Amino acid sequence: MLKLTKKADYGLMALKYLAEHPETPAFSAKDLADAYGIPPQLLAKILQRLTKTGLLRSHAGMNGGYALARDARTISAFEVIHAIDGPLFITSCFKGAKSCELTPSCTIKEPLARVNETIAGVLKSISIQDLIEHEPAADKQKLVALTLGA
Amino acid sequence: MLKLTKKADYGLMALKYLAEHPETPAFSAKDLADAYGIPPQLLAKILQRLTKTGLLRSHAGMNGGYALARDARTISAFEVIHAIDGPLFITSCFKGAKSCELTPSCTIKEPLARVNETIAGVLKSISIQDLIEHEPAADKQKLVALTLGA
DNA sequence: CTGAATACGGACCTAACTAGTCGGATAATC
DNA sequence: GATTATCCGACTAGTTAGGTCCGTATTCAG
Repeated sequence: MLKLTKKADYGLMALKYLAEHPETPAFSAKDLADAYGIPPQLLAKILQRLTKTGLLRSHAGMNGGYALARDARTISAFEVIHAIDGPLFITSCFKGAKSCELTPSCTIKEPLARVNETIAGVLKSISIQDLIEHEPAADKQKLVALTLGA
Repeated sequence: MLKLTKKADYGLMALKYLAEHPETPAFSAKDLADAYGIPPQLLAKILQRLTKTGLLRSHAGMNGGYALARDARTISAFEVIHAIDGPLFITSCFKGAKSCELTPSCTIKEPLARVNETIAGVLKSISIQDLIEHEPAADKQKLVALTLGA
C-alpha cells in the first residue's frame, strides 16, 4: 500500500511541533505526546531513535526533553522517515545488499529503482519547515526530474 | 518502509512479459509463473484481479490464458499497483473517508497528501511499455511538479 | 461426450511486521 | 535524595503479507 508507518507520522508531527516552538528550549516526550494524543511511551522510543540518528538533541533531568539538533530547514522528511522506518525501497526485491531471489528473472527491478530514487528525491526536497509553511505559494513549486533512461 | 507488495511486483512483471510478447495471443497463469519462478496459484489470483479491473482479458479452456486488454503504452504502473494493492496512501492517517482519529491535531496530513499526489503522479506517468524501454534516453526525462502550496 | 486444460474464487495457514505496553536502569536537576 | 527525565530491551496483541489448498465453471480437442 506504499504507506508510512504511524511511527514515522508521529516523528514528523513531533519534529514539526518542535520547529513551531523555537522559543521553548525543550519539550519532554510526554509534552509532545499529550499535544497530539499519542501514546507517550511509543513516542518516547521514536524520539530516542531520532536522537540516536542525530536529528534531535536530548537532555535528561528536570526541564529536560528534546530539541531540534539542526535548523528545521535543513531536516528533510526523508531523513526522518529513514531514521524511523529504515531504508526506503519501493520494490520488494533488493533488500539491502542481496538482490532478490528472482534475479535475473526480475526485470522490473531496474526501472523501479529509478522510481524509488525519484520518490526519495521528493521526500528529500521537503523540510520540516516546509510542513509548517503550507500557504498557497505557486512560486514554491518544485520540479523533480524523473529519469527513466539507464 | 514505503514499499510495494510482492503481489504488485509480480503483477508488473507479468504485464511487462505480456507486453514483450505481443505476437502470442495468450499466456496461462502457469506459463507466466514459470517464466519468473513465481508461485503459480498466487500469480493466478493476481491475474484474476487484474482481469476484474479491466487491465487484462482472460479466456478459459485449452489454449486460453491472459492477454493485455489495452495497449501497453496506455497502462500505467499506478493502475496496476492500485488494482492489486488498493488505494495509495502515504500517511497512516486518512484511510478512505474517515480521517484519522488524531484530527484535528494531526497537522502533517495535509502536506503529506500533496507528497502522496506527487508520487501517484510519478507512477501514473510510467507505462508498462516504459518498463521495457529502458535505454539511455536523456530526452525521455519527465518532469514532475511538486506543489507544496495549499 | 468425455476429458484435459484453463480461469475463477473462497477458505485457510503461517511468518512477519506494526502498534503499543511494561519494567527497570541511567542521568540531571532541585 | 527525591523528582523529572531520557534510555533501552523484552513482551504481547492485532494486522497484514505471502502463499497453499480445494472445489467449481468454462472452453476446447479427440
